[in-house]
Amino acid sequence: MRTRGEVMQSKILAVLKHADSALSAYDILEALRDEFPKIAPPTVYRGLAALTEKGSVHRVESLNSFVACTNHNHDHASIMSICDDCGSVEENEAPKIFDDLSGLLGKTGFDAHRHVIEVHGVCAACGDQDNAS
Amino acid sequence: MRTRGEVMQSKILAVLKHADSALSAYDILEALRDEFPKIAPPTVYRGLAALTEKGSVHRVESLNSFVACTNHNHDHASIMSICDDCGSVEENEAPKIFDDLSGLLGKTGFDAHRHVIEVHGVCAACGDQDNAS
DNA sequence: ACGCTTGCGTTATGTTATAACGAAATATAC
DNA sequence: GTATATTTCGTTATAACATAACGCAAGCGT
Repeated sequence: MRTRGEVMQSKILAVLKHADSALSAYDILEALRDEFPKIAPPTVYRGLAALTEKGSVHRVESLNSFVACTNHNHDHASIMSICDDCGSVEENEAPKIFDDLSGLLGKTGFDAHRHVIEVHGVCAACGDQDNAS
Repeated sequence: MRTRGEVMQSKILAVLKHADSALSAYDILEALRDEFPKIAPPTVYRGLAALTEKGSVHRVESLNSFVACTNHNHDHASIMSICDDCGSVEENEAPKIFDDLSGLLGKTGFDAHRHVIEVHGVCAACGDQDNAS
């Protein structure tokens, strides 16, 4: 039982890859409605869960939405920088910060499993635009 | 018009302070239902918005819920360590990590406004318990 | 006192997410 | 190769989280 859900997963991933911002599960649902008129939320959420597990999609917790992973190495945690102006989400790597964090919390006896680092602000493009005006 | 909403805000804050984990807005709603039988979601959300603005409450993005600030200085961003076992949420300060983050993103032209750092894992108490068993 | 401004409570609804179940597809036993 | 077990999927329904909009009431200025 290998390939049944994978069709839907690749469709979902394709939708996310073509988007230029994070999409909610219901945005994805809408996007797939043309091709799958009877698609329902659990189908999308199941696909997203599988993709997230693999690391090819990340959930953006502070937006309740999802982005395609833009790294070649999917086996990593990321820092998400989220432009509150244009909605773009960039993925940044910074292993050192994750290590610092785990170390810091380790001192208090906390065993870190999953890091959520999301930074809201204004991206370079939007910042330039503001300066120009 | 000074004191009308503040009563509700202090009630909400009291509920959060007595909780030993993060509460959703609807948990708070339930807790206040005894005293205010007709209370509705917007009342709670408005109170939470005001308290969050002041810094006396923090939203935990990855849990869609809220905790009372445990720091004396409310004017700061925090690192939340969230125990997936018992649900406890600890607030940790680490200005250096925020600086590192802002610096790192600044290099890409990103202007950081708000940091969300939430670490899921297992707290000291729950870790000890697991070892003991 | 009268009207102006502000923000609150309420109703209604929008958005995000999942439980539960039956049907279909694949695998396993014999 | 058929019967049975197992997994996964679509579907229905509903739960959980959040806010728009409006009217009323409280405080304020005159």
